[in-house]
Amino acid sequence: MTDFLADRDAWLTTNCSIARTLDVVGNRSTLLLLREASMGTRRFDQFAARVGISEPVAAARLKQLVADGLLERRPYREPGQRTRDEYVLTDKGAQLVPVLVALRQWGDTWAADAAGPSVRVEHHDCGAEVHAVLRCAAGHDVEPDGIDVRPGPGLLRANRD
Amino acid sequence: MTDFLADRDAWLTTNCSIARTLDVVGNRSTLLLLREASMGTRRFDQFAARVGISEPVAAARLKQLVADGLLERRPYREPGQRTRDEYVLTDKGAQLVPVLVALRQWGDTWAADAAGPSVRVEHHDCGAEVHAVLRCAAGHDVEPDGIDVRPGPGLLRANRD
DNA sequence: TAGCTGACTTTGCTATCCCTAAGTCAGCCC
DNA sequence: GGGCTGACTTAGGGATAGCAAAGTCAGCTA
Repeated sequence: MTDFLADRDAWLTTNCSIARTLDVVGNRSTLLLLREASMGTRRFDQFAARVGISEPVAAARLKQLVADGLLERRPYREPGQRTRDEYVLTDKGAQLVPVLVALRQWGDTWAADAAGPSVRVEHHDCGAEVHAVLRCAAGHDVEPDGIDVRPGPGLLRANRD
Repeated sequence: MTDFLADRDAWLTTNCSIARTLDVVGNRSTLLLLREASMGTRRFDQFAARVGISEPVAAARLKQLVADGLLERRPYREPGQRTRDEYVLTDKGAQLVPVLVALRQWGDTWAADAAGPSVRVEHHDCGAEVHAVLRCAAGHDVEPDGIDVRPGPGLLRANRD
């Protein structure tokens, strides 16, 4: 099993965590809605306007995000307005923030305007810029090419005759 | 400008780094192809088989990934075979690895089989498990709810009359 | 030089995503 | 209790992403 990468064809793709995550957030509008939610957007029309999608799409995606447990509907009341629901990130949804930060970081480096990126992400406590980095459980910083992929407990193998 | 999040509607979405990254890798098959590339897959038919996509789709996406500079075609020759091209991650492509790790991590937590995730990502140097974490330039660990979003140098504002 | 093989391309179809435009509906204000 | 407003839904249609099946093509091997 040492050189198990060569054996890669024997794996089944049915238990790939990346693919399963993409089943939930694998389209553009869903990730952009989560971007908005992580930046404090809460109301339906603001989601649609800020993401730049139509209302039918916003309604469908928000409904799915609530069904998947990434957003939560919570009643609220503005003064002089009637009761409404707002959409707030759950803990499950907030755990996707590293994905958003990593995506933003790549775009800042490779796709920003000459003037630079449009937003800057800061640490709330100290104001320093925030990055997504790879780190191992022993505390070392890890470079993108410094990772090895090994079989995990849920690895399924195809039957080979 | 202190409470600029309330002013969010004045932003234009045209210079959002997340959206621009999604313009490049915003569909399922592209990210799964990058997953494969980061795990060492190099040949056309292996990409198609391991990602579970048809050959026409694999051809189109790989071509686009090369055009976008995330993959590079490199001639190689196996003994007794003719010369072919293989697809290898460029530095630009490798910088998306944190995105893949963050996606995998979320799937491991929220969408894995009861038996656990199918693969484990280890630090090449020490074997400890690798995670995507948020860290600020001052060296602090940052929680998903510990970030503030501020205007950056490339922020475009809509004209307001 | 004939055949094999890996790497695609072509064709034709389906499904999903997203759009605009026009409804619907609930409940606070007056 | 009639109107307004925010939050959707419905209807109809275009673009993109995906599939399977079959065809092309280059260049080693024999």
